[in-house]
Amino acid sequence: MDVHGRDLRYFAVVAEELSFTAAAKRLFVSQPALSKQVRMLEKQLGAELFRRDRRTVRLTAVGEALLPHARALIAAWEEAVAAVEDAKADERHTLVIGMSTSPSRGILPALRARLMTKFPETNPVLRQVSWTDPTAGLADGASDVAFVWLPLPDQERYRYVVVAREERCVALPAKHHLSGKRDVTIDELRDEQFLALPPEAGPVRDYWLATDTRDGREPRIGGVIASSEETYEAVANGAGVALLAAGNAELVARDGVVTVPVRDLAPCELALAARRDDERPLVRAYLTAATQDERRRR
Amino acid sequence: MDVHGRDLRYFAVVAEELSFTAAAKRLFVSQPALSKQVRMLEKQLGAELFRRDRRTVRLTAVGEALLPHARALIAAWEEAVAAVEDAKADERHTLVIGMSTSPSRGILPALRARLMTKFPETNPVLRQVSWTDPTAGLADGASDVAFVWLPLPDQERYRYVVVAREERCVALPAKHHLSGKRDVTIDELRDEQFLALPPEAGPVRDYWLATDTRDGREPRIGGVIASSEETYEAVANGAGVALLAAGNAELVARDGVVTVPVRDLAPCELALAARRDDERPLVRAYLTAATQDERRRR
DNA sequence: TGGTGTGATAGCCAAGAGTTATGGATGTCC
DNA sequence: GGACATCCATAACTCTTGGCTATCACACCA
Repeated sequence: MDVHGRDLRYFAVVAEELSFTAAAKRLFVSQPALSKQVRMLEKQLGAELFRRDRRTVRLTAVGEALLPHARALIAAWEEAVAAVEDAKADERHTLVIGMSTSPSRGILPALRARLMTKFPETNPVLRQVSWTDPTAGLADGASDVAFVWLPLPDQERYRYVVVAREERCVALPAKHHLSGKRDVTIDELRDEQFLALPPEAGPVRDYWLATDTRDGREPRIGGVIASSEETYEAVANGAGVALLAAGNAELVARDGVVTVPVRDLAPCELALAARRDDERPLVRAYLTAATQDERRRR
Repeated sequence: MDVHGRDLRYFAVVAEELSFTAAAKRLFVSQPALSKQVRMLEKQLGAELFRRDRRTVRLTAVGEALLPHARALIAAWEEAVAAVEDAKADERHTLVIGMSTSPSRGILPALRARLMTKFPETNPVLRQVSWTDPTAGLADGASDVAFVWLPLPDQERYRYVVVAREERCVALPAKHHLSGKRDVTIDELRDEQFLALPPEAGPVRDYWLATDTRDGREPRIGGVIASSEETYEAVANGAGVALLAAGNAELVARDGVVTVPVRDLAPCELALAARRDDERPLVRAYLTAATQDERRRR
């Protein structure tokens, strides 16, 4: 039913040379091997392709019919390989940057510029990843690098550069009794319903619930959020309150929702991460760029 | 460098199903075999074609690039097979009828008619073969059946039907001293130069030199002839005389050449022959037709 | 008539492609 | 939450395939 491309190549060359020995030389195989393969092809097709008179070889009508197709197939396969090579090259020049919410803070253009000076061919692609994946696509290979909130699940599998360190706020309904304050303590929020990341977020979910400050008691969960839009809606509707990074406050602080710093929570860290074993030049360069940019900003 | 068509088929089906187990079922192979083959293909191309997340399979960019080519190749091969099948069918319906000189005698149309009633699809092809091949193309497979003069070299390799039995004549220059006679004896020709078939004609050459009537003495050879035209020219130019079948007399009896029966030579036999091991229906039918036609004519 | 070149054949070996059995991870169902 | 099913990967084995070298039989050529 199928053919090996090789057999077609063999056939085409024998058809060209009209000699098994000459063809075998061109193909860098022994003459018996070539004879055998051609015979196999003939057997498979159920027809003679060549007529071998003692001393001469010529194409049969069936061989004549096959030859153009064989050539076309060989050419088509070469095209296919070329297409694959192109795709591989594209892939090498593409850097997929995952993020759950935009790192903003002017960092993306800065890193892009640094990367492009070093690898002008690069095509950096931004990719928005749902909050359900705290690695923003690193884990399943959907992203090459990603802006993530520490801590990461399986953190030893990644290497990262901290690009921002900011205090955490709480998003509250505007009419909440704490909404007017300059800042609050985590203790004041103890009895609130909290909006949580989905369970698969693992330790990151706990982090944004500040479970480590509650001496073992689980917070009350008012809903699950997987994007800034959902967070805004949930808070505005009174489903609960949510912790978030100061830099992301503006994403949810709109009609009916305000954000207030939580004074006694450790600041949170935004990092640019990559898979630890990913040594591709583009990836290394982007992380380096982040390191350098961070140093500059300080 | 080459691919096995099978691998492309495997790849295409997995790409369609986005599941190795489902694809394996459709392809009637075990799932590990399929996995392995796809991996081989990936290794050969130096790129991942699928991304296997624990539970899901999806195409990579490279796979996406390959897929249309793979499909095209599969289709192209199917077309090639179809072309081969067509050619095979053509071949089955084609009967190549070899002959050195036309058997004439009205036999060709008669046999053709008989053949076509039995196999209406048949395409009988007449093929003129040089006299250098006494089997008129049977030996090297260039003909499927052939009109030949007995005896044949390697006669046991063929089966045949005698279609005509006629006396032998001698072609003489018009001004030859025997040219006026009603008939001659072989003895009267003993001292003539004879025109002979080429050496590779083997026993047939001896036959037309009537060597068996010369008690061991070689005839004098005046030239080699491989067609009726050459015979006419050679006789007309006085290069020698030539024996030929009465039915072929008209082919050479023109300006300056006459033919005279040789009274004491056994009549010669024209036969329709085929390779003994050739059992193809068309070949058998043509021989049968010849048998029947011969019976009718008697 | 011996030398050279062609395709076919034989015998051997490594790689290819298939199998079954099994394992680890992930959903699903009761 | 534990039993079960499902998915892809791996391991170990078998048989086939595709390659090699050596050699043969035959045709051409000097």
